[in-house]
Amino acid sequence: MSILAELKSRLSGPLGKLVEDPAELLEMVRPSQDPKFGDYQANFAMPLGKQLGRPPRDVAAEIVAGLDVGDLCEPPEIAGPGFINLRVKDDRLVDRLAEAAVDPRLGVPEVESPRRFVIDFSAPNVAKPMHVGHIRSTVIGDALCRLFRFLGHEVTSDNHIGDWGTQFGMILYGYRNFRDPSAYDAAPVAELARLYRLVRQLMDYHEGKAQLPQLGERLEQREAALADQLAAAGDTPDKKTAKALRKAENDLTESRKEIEQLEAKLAAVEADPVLSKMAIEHAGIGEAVLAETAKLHAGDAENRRLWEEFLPHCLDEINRVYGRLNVTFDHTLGESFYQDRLAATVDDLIKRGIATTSDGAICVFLEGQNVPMLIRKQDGAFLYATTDLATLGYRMETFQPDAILYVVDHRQAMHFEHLFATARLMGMEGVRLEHVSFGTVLGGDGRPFKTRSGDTVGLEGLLDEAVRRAATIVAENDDAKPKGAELSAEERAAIAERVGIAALKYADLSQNRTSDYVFSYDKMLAMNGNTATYMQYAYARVRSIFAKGDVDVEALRAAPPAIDLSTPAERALGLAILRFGEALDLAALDYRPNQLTAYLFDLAACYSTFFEQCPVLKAPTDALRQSRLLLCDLTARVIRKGLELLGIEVVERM
RNA sequence: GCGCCCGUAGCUCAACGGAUAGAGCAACGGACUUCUAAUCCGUAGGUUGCAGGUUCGAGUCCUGCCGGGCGCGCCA
Repeated sequence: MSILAELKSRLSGPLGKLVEDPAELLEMVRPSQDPKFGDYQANFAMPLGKQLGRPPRDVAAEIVAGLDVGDLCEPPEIAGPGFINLRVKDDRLVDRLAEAAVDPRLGVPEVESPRRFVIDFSAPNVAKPMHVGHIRSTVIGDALCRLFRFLGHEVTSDNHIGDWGTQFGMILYGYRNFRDPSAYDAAPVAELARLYRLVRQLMDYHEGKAQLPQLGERLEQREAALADQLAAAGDTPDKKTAKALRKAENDLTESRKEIEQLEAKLAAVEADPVLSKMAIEHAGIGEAVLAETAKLHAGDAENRRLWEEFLPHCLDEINRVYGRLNVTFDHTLGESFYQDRLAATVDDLIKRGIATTSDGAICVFLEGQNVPMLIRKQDGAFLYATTDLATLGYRMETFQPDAILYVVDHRQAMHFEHLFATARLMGMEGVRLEHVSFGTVLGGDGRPFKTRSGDTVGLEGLLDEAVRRAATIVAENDDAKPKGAELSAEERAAIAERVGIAALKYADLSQNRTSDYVFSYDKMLAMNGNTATYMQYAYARVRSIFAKGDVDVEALRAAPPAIDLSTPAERALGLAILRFGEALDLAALDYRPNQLTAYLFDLAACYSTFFEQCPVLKAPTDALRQSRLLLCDLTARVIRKGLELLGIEVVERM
């Protein structure tokens, strides 16, 4: 039991004499914001006083009088309007640290009633390279899997990949028309990626060409609209008019930018003799790609064979990236897996009167929703809502989960509202369905992050850049060591890979997941402040102490020495170590890894202060040296475990 | 037009209805013959978009307004 849980349990006695159900009030026991208010504070006397019609301080006094915490805390203090401030006795901190030292779980208990989770995350389209938009789902989803598993829950992770869509029509078309056989034999993944990009480029060219007149027209309309509005507004427009004017101006700028980018793209193709020849020869590429896709879906033997040939290569490609990110899945059941369940899913919904026909499409109309959820198009094709429903059904049958978490972009919020509402209509009551949404990665202009030419940013390039920057810093730091450089070129490279990828992941995880964030290399790859590097550095410094002092860590852990918390830095560090479990609970509560990063940053900061103020190897007495060594080791273990739960690795030296 | 999300220090962001709203970066001033200075200690920086309301207590909940983002039937 954590200290917090124990305090709640002790407080529930006296609280139970005043109210029937103290559970809600006990939620108001929490860590103090300021050390001068003790380690923990109980805030329930104020609402309780109101409820009982008594002065809150009297209520607090009555609770404190009936409270048996003499063995655990210093005498509780009542402050302000009725806060009860609790300071844990150093003796008890010492006991608990000794317990944590011999516990592989570092004193964090497993949950009493484990739940079964399915976590759906990452879900790239596998026929094309992963891009910046996949980072958040992948990194947050993986962290949640690790966190819930560690807490004792049963977790099934499932990567719902896009392996059945138009992208495969594109590769099929590319393979048929542009394949370089020797390149394909030598490196199929790279060749397929090239084919995808080529077909994409040609399709974009023709689509753009067709779109240009419309865009031009819209630009003219917008110019005219703005001119009209300006004329009508006069010299002193009211607020509403001014707002409309701003919007018109923005629309116009957007139109201009759009056309400019498109023209540049078209010009790039036309300037390239090979590409422009291809573009002319494959004028009908858009329809042809759709036809290839349709043939695949209709069961065409040759397209099916090629799809089966391509898919493993596509999986190799994404798995290579997952390998670098240190992310794994229990299942990778993509769209294709559910194809033969779609028709039955729709039929079932019709039969049960949940879905109806409207304008030739099959729809589920939902209470309080302006638009229905479409599950079959007029032309008979299924939609992603259909696949998601079929997937949900399969997961319920196969995994019987208590909860399914969808770690998906917030822009799909309405889709999930529809999906979950339909699931309830279908009678799926026992499962908790959660859209764990996250904000968009934006560029410096506040728009979704794109390269200067308007393309999405590749994920691998991002990883490479992170590692490149880390390598520079690793080298600089090693060169600057007091006794000269210590690391070989190979060690430096391995450290840079871990440090760089850690920085990238941590930048994402430390952000409140619900807000958009502005991407910047400098920020994402920063190596100081609240970053993975700071934690990795703290860890490496601990390890360095053990190496320098030639300390037998196993022996230290097996027979933990008495810990001395007499200086503020030592006490603060000890308390921080014991709060690991609280941080994990808080992170799990709202699926927010940033609660864990915030904790780890606080822990590492406590350690850095301790490191400055408390000599370990040269401690004044051997007893103190042993005590401090154990604090160091516990810190390192919590940092390593905490980072591990975020999917981030430590390094022994850096 | 309708719906959802957001607005906190110069910048990027934290803050599970609780006390004097916290960090990092940037700025300024200190600390390396001493276990890794990727560090530490300190200074400065705020009408939490605005106006009401609920509450013993509001950045947090409610209403309105201002500003921004996203979404809105046959893409995923």
